[in-house]
Amino acid sequence: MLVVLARCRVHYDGRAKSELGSGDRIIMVKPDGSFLVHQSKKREPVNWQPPGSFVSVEERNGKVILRSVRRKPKETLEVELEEIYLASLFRAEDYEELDLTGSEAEMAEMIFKNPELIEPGFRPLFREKPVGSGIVDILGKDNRGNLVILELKRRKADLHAVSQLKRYVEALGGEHGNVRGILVAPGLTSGARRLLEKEGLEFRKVQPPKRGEFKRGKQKTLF
Amino acid sequence: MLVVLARCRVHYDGRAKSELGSGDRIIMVKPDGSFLVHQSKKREPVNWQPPGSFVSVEERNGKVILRSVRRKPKETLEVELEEIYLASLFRAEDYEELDLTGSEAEMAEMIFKNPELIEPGFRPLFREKPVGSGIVDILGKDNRGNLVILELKRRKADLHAVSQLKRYVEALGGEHGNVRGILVAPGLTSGARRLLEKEGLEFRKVQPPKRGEFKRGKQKTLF
DNA sequence: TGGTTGATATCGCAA
DNA sequence: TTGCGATGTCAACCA
Repeated sequence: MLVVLARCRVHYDGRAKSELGSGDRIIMVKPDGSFLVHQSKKREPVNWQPPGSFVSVEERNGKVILRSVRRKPKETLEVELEEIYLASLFRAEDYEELDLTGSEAEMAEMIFKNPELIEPGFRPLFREKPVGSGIVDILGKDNRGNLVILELKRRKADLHAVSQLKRYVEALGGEHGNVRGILVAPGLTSGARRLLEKEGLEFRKVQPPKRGEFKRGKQKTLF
Repeated sequence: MLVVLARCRVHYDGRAKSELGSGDRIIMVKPDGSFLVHQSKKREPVNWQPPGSFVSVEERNGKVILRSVRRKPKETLEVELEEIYLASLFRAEDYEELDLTGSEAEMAEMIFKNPELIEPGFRPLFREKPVGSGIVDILGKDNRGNLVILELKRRKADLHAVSQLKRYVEALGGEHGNVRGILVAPGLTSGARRLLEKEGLEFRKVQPPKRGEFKRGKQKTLF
């Protein structure tokens, strides 16, 4: 990994196009081709290149230029180094991967193990089930035999989430009889609630579970 | 800005929760509170804290710990430094902002200046117009007086984009007469095309314009 | 490779 | 602060 602290200018052209005038930034080049230029604010790099890009060093008019090119889509990033304060090559040894909990995938596992979190008699049948237009999170049946579509969100659900659920319900509703759609999330935005009710869809309040923690309140521990 | 190259462990708890075992990483702490931990792969940090977080340094069991706390949502990130290879404090002077072109906003400007890019007689009336559920990109009328909703995408439009457009059309369709929905984008995914046709919505192929470049083909320069 | 969707998404804007 | 939508979103997963 290469880390450079420098005053520089940055030029990008590809899916979009950008220019960044002279200033002090941190430049990071990773062995997988990832290329990051960070200003002193925000979590996001001001310019970047994703993994798989190819980096090279040139000299133009006495200035060192870091150039990164990506094929498909064709994108070019050029960093014109004006003054280098520090450059460090770092042979990073790292065999560990992030272990994360509290994802939507874990919400789905929890519901398959405890279907009564949705309602008594709910039976989950499919996970990530492709339907006419899109992929349903969980497809199951209720105790009356109606098809039930669950759309899970690990955080407060918004209008997009309701549209998504509605799209799945309409994709299945044409072929089958009555199809229920249930949005499963820790909460709803005001607009999502309005649209959900207008469309005759339902909501179940469920928090994404975190491994190694106890749950409180209505949502009991799994087992 | 602080840059540290170190072998470390990382612990995060907040909206989700994660653990990362010992390995070499690059740690970056920005003056606005942004906190990044990068492994040697991918564009994304493996762990992070967004701007507005508060960083502190502690010592625990003879180990230095970088700790960043965020209020609302309550989130904590701890980096346990096991071996520090390099630590650098960088007083970055930077008064420049990114100048980017080729955005959806510029697509909208282009359409307001050249409405015939959509069709002869199209008249754009509102930009970012709130409707019952959501905000329409461009609301206008065609030469027969029908309401027309444009949903713009700077890249290939997907199912999500069609759902969004459909949501707006249905929000206005209830109150007004015939309402047309047009997806304006450089392309469509296969599924998006299927759904668009099924729903009786329309498509216009338009590329987002880049300032300082000439256009080719059907889409003429604006000048 | 294209399609689809999740994400500790982040970020900007408006009410 | 909440809601809403764009992003050069990125990244994972599947057909």
